[in-house]
Amino acid sequence: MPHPINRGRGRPKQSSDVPLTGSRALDRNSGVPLYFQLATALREKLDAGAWEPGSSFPTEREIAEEFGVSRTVIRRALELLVNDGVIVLKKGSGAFVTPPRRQIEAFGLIKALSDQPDNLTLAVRTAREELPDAAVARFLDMSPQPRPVTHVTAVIHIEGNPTCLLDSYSPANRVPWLLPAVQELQAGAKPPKPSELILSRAAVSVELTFFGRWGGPQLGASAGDPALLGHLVQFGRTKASEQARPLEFAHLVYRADNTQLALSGAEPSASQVPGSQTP
Amino acid sequence: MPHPINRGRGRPKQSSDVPLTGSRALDRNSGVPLYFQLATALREKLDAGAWEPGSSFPTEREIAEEFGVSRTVIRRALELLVNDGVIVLKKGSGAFVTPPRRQIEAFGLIKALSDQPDNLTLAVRTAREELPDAAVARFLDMSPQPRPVTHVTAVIHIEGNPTCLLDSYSPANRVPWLLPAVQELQAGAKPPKPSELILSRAAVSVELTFFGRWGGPQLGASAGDPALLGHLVQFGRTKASEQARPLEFAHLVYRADNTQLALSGAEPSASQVPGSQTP
DNA sequence: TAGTGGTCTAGACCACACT
DNA sequence: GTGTGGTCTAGACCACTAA
Repeated sequence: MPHPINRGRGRPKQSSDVPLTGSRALDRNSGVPLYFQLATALREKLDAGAWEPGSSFPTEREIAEEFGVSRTVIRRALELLVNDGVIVLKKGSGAFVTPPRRQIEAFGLIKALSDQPDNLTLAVRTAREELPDAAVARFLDMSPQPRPVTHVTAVIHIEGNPTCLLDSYSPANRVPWLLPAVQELQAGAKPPKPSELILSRAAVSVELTFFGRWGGPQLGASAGDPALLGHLVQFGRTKASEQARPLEFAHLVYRADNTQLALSGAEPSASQVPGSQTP
Repeated sequence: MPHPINRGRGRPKQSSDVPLTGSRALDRNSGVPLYFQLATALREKLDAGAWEPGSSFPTEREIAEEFGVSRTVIRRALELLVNDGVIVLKKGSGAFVTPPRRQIEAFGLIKALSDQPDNLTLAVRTAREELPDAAVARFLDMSPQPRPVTHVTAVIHIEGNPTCLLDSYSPANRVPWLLPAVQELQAGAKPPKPSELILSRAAVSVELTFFGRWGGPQLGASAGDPALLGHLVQFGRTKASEQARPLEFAHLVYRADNTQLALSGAEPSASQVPGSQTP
């Protein structure tokens, strides 16, 4: 099989489960850090189905006893498993095996308002017109002289779960319907879908960050937790102008532990990309 | 002023200090973890230009002295800065301020061979035909009866830097030129660009993982370091067949600390997005 | 109230990079 | 050598959860 990275998940590995205390001993002289050996060992048992999804995982103190290592080592190992999206830690209760990551498509405010899928809710936090800073203006390909942009911050909920922090900038003259539509949303109404709008490609980039003190709690994470940070430029045109131009620049922040970010304009391909099932 | 933590032991609080750079003191009663306060404080000084790029950053022991915290706290703070891509740690030497993340476009093997940009090198590790497993076959939209795929693993170098681990699967009958071309590469020759090939969109997804013991060193990272894991399906057609079909399914692994992954067909972007820290 | 994960301390030893 | 980051230990107190 391909990379020794990220073995497939949920592989019903064959027999001989060595249930509780029979774990492979860690090798203190191998040069491989104990936390990494431990993460590997736990991952193997987990993939072998040693613990039921949604149910409990061994306690840190239990692992300490079983493997004979300090909690520092254990916490680093668990951190790897958390970042890999296979367990979650709940303060005060314990660790739990997680369902696979949800696959979320990256999109901006305009796309959301244009499609208005049923499972999506926008919790608008701020909406106003302002003058863009240099970077935003450059992304939006705006003329040198300052012209206002519609700046919206919101939390995108999918299936009711807060999923993405959105920070969106759009040239006010190109999408004049945007601010009123968002204000309707804020007021609890459902805005009409914009007519005369043809969206073309969106350019996206992704990188790793960590949540700050504000962002984390918004998505049910903590400050310092890993996050996927996306930048998106949505191109499109109205009937009036024939040229496709940038209509929106958006900042998108997702939890890195439980979301897999999809990035193409189309292509559902009929099947989910299975979480970490890396062929 | 007794601290809530560690009341029993006398911590040598150096009131005469607040050394050198007058850093904001950490607040042990704020409820915000010290490592997070420390990361924020260091990030602020860094953004303010307190340390030159490429040059040295304070030593862990120096930070310990200045802020009066243990190395555990410091290492967690530094880890946040590393994952945010603003510093690198070099074993035995110290910490260094990094240049901005490189923006790398996500692409697969076929695209690489089709474009053959000057700054790109492919170090092929394995190349062979084999039968796909179920997941790969599904992504490639292959017929139920088993037909061979060309399976290539390689390291993509950009500007000479090992940048991406590639694991690529293509239906052999749709891209028959692929295996010979890759074998030419392996032999040190430069294969011709494929003719009769029209690439259309690629579907990509991204998630967070960590490097294994094999993958990390390939890209100059260590086992356990954070990685961006991409799945890509490249669509396209040859002149012969009019329908655009999946030509390749690829696994892409990048270092999460120094790369920003671009995912659309366009958008050079010319500039870094400011303030990668989440609100 | 007992147990959990979250944070923190004050040590220690190592491999590695410098000089 | 000396100093660095990388790892690990054996404690501790906290806030939280659940019985």
